[in-house]
Amino acid sequence: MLLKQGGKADIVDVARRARVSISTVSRSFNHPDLVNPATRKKIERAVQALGYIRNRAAQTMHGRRSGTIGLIVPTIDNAIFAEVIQSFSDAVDHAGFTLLIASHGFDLDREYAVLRKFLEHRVDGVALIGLDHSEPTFQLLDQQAVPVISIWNYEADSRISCVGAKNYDAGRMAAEHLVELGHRRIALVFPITIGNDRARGRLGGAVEVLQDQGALPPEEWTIQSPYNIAEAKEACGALFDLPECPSAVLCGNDVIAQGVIYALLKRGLKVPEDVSVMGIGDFKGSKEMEPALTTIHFPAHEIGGLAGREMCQLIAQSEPPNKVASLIRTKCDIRLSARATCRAV
Amino acid sequence: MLLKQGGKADIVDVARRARVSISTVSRSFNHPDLVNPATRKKIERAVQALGYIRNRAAQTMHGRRSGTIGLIVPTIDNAIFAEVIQSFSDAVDHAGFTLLIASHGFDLDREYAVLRKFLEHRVDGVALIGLDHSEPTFQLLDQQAVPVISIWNYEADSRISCVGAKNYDAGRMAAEHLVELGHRRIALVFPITIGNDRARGRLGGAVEVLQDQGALPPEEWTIQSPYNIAEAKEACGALFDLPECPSAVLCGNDVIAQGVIYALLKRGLKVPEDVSVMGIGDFKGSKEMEPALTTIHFPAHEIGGLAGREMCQLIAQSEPPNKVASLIRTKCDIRLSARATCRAV
DNA sequence: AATAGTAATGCAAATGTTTTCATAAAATCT
DNA sequence: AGATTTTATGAAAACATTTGCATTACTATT
Repeated sequence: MLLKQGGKADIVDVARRARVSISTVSRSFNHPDLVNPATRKKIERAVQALGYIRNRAAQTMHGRRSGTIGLIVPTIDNAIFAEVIQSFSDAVDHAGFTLLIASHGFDLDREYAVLRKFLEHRVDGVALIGLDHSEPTFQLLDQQAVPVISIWNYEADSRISCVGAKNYDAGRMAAEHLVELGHRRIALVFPITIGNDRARGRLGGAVEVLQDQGALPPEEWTIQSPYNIAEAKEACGALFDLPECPSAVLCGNDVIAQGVIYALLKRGLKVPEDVSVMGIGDFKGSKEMEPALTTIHFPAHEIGGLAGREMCQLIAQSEPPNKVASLIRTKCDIRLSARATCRAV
Repeated sequence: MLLKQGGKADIVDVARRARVSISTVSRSFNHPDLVNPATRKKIERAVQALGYIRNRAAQTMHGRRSGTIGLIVPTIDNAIFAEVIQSFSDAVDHAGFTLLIASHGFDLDREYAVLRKFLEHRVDGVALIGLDHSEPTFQLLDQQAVPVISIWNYEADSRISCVGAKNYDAGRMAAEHLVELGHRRIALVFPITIGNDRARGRLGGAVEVLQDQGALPPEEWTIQSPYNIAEAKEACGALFDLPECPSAVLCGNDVIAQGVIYALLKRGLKVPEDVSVMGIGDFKGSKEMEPALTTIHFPAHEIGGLAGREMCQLIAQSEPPNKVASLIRTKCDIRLSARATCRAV
C-alpha cells in the first residue's frame, strides 16, 4: 500500500496499484463499457484502497466541460430569490452540474466583476437575474460565447435568453384590481428602480393604470423602500400619519406588503377595513397570512426550475464548444391572487 | 489581430501578441513586482485586445489553490439559512474565493454525495451546517484532509471546527422564560430531529426544563412540523381545537412561530392574550411583527461572517497542502429577546 | 576596468487528466 | 487453418498553466 504521503492519490497511483495503464483507468470512468468488467473491478478496488477522487480541474483543462454553472443574484437573503435559487440549484444539480453562486447587492459593476471571476473558473453557463445589465457584461458574455440565461423577467426582444414573467403586467394587474375595487387614493411603495428592471416594470405598469384613471398618487404617497420588512415598515410609517390617508397601498413585492401591514397594525389600523394592501410576488407564507395577502402570483419555483433546465439545454446546444446556442425565451403566467387584504370601497 | 477562431485566447496567444515569453505573462499576473512595468503594460494591452481570461482550472491543476469553497446546506430556501449563506458568501467573496453551493434536503447521504462532488472540484475548504453528519462524511473529510468548518451549532468536543451557538441553551432559555412567566401548560412544535442536531438540541433543552417543572406536555401537545409557515399553521391547528388548550406554545424556530400565530389568529384567538407564542432564532422581520415576536436571538449574520472568515483562516493554515490545520471552535452568544407575544399568567 | 550584485526574462519540466492511434489477443467466419 | 472482425489495452500527445533554474543585461562597488 504505497499511499502517497498526502493521501492525495492520482490516476497514476490508481493505475499502478491496479496494474493497468493510465488510459484504462481513465476509460473505466468515462466509457466503462469499453473496459473488461474484471479490469474494472480491479480498478474499482484500487480506487477504494487509495481513496482516489477524480480531479475535475484536470478534466476541464483537457477541454471537457467544467461541470459548473454560475448563478449571479442581487442578494441571496431575500424570500423571493431564495426560492428561485433553490429550485434552480435543484434543477442543475439533477443534471450533474455544480452551482457557483455570488451576489452583487444590486450593483451592476460588481455583477460584471463576479461574471469575470466565474469565467476564470470556466463555468459552462451563467444565469443572471433580470435583463438590466451593464454594457461590459453583455459584451463579455457575447465575446466569450458562454451560454447565458436571464431569470425572472420576460421580454420578447431580450438580448439574452430569458425565463420569467412580464413584471409590467404584474404592476398593471395589481393596480387594475385596486381600481376595480373602487380605490382611487392609492399609495405606492417601491424600491429604487435603477438597475432593477423587475421593479421598474412593475412600477411602470401600475403608474400607467393609475394615470389612465387620473389616480396618480401625490408625491408624499410615493414611498421608496428596499425589499425588507423592517425598512418598509419604517419607511411608510409617515404615510398613515398624514392628514389624508390612502385607502389602498400597492407594494413592490410581498415583503414590502408585510412591512406595510405591520406599520398599519402598529397604528391600530385594520387591514383591509381601514386600508387595503396589495402585494406582488406571492411568496411562501403570503397565503397563510391572517388576513391572507392579496397579491400577484409569480410561479417562483417553476421559474427557477425551468431556468435550470433551459440552462442545461443551452449548454448541451453549444456543443461543440464554439457553436453558439439559440436564444430561448419562456414566458411564465402570472395571475391575480385576490385574497383578504384588499376590500371594495 | 490573430484572434483564435473561438475567441478563446490562451496565455500563449497573449505572449505572442505582447512579444514576450509565456513565463513573463504568467509572472505578470502572479508576481507583478517581478516584471518590468513597461512589459506589464504591453501584456496588459495584449490581454485587452484578445479578451483573454485566465484559466483557473489550469492553475488548480498545477497544484495551486482552486480558489473555491464549498458550502453544503440542508436547504437554501429558508429564512435562516438564507441569511447565513449571504454573510458567509460575502466573507469568502471578500477574500477572493468563489462559492460552490448545494443543498441536501436534510438527507445526510445526499450530503455525502455533494461533498464528494465538491472534492472532485478540489475545493479549498468545505462548510457544513451543524454537527450531525454521516460517518462516511467524517471519514472522507479526514482522509482528504480538507479544511472544514461547521456552522450554526457549537459543541466543545466537536469532531470538526465549528462556529455557532449552543442550541441546547436556546431551548432551555425559551422554556425558562415561559416558565418564569407562569406558564405550565406548554405545547411544543418542532421538526423531526433525525440528522438535525440544532433542532434536537433545542428540543432537548426545552424538554429538560419542562421536566424539572413537572410540566412535560402530553403527547397531543407535542406537534411535529417542518420549518415552514404553511405546514406549521396546518399542523398545529388541531392543538387549539382541543378541549384543553395550552397557554403557551414553544416553537422550534421563528418560522414555525409565525405559522402558529396565524393558526391562532385564524381561530379568532389573540396573541398573547389567549395564548403566548415563543420562537427561537430571531429571524429578520421577527422584531417588526405586530405583536413583535418573543424569541431567542441568534446572531445569524455574525455567525455566517465569522464562519467565512475562519474558513479562510483554516485554508491559509493548511498551507503547505498537506499540513493539517488546527481545530477552531467559536461560541456565539444567544440571548432572550422578550417582546410582545408572551405574557405572564 | 574588472567584479559582484541585481533586475528582467526565457526555457523546459511538471501538474492530472482525456483521447487518438496503434497493437495485441480473442472470437468469428469461411 | 487462415483471414477477418471485435474486444481490450497501452503509449504518447495534448490541454493551459506555474515555477525552478539558467541566462542576459544592467547597475553599483572596488
